[in-house]
Amino acid sequence: MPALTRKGAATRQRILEGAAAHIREFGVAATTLDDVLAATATSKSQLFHYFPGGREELLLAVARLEAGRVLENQQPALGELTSWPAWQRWRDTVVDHYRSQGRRCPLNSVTSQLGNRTPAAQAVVIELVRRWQAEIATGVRHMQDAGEIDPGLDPDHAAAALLAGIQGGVLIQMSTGEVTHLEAALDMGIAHLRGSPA
Amino acid sequence: MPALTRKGAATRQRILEGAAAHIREFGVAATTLDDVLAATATSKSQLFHYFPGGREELLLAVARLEAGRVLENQQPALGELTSWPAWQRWRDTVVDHYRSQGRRCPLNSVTSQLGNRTPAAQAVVIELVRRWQAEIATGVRHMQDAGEIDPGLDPDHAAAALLAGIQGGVLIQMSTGEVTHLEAALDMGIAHLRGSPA
DNA sequence: GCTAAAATGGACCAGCAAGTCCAATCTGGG
DNA sequence: CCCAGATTGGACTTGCTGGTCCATTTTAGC
Repeated sequence: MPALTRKGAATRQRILEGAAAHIREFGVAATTLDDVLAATATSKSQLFHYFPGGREELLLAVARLEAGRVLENQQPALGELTSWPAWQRWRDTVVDHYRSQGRRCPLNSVTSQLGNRTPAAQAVVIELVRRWQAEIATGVRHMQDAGEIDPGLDPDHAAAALLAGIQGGVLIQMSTGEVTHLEAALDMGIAHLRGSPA
Repeated sequence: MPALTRKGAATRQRILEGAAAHIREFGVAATTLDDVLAATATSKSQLFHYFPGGREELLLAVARLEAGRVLENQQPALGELTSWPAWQRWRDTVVDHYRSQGRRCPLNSVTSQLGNRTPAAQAVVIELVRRWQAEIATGVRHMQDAGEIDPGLDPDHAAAALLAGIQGGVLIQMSTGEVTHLEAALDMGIAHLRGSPA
């Protein structure tokens, strides 16, 4: 990829965000390069100029973009899990976010398409899982320090379980349109943490 | 669809199972009708004869087939959650199954492709979730009757949470290849049930 | 303002995969 | 044995989509 001028960077960004938006609305399979071009008022040569790897590279860039947004959308609640009310706020943040997002999970959509084939796409998911889990685990440790959670409980293990519940809740929501499973998973996870005080 | 002779039914079945097998191994996106034909020694006219709706109808049939297998694979453990050791056996069954299956989840693969567009595909998932959750909830009620779980706990709510954890654990496994999240979710879920005896 | 590099437009290409069609061959009931 | 309907083979069509190419215009440093 050649050096970018200001204009070039803007175009690249426009293509990237346009692609992400289209994928959010119609899904990966129903998003062709021509769709993206039409939606962003760009030409094919531009797309391949900024994403020499073509569709695959663009999709990967979208995956990275969306992965970054996942944790952003939970902040600041996720970063300050230092009291039970704070945990509850986080819980509500997550539920509200996915409820408003409807049955679209752009990240899962993208990764499940190219995800488990391309190592690069795998890495995006793995990194997201790692960071997400780490944030939750930090929250658990805070509560342990505050004597609110049994110090014998493994924070990473608990965070892994909670994260799995969230993922599954969102996955089920994608099919059913209901957030009940997501709520149940979060509520049970937090209840379990609360139920084992020192 | 015309009436089926014995031979016709066999051919239809061969196509269906061949398609399912190919999808299991290579994923939906990498499965073309020609692949299925080659793998099953059939011709295009046969495929469209038995699946007039073409690819979409075939995929839906595969989804139904795979959905049916999901619960089968957990039996008999899932049907007899009447003691803590039995719950543990079920937990191990699930983990072993998905571990051996590697990072392939044919059902999620299929449904995430046509799933949230086609109502029919949605229905398959919804029905599976409903039955799966019902089986778990029945297990919870058994334990409540035995005085092993707080009767104040809502069986359906708990089952929903547990199911979400499983789904998420499998989803994460698909990307990472690790079953740790699945194990964590099951362990935490069961621990929570055990932690609230009457 | 000059020039090299970047940015852009859009025609064109190639291949693939879904779906159609018709002719030929079986099957099974009467 | 006959025949209507089921089954089968496989060539052909068609549309789409990712990707290539080159000519033209714009940008930005000197």
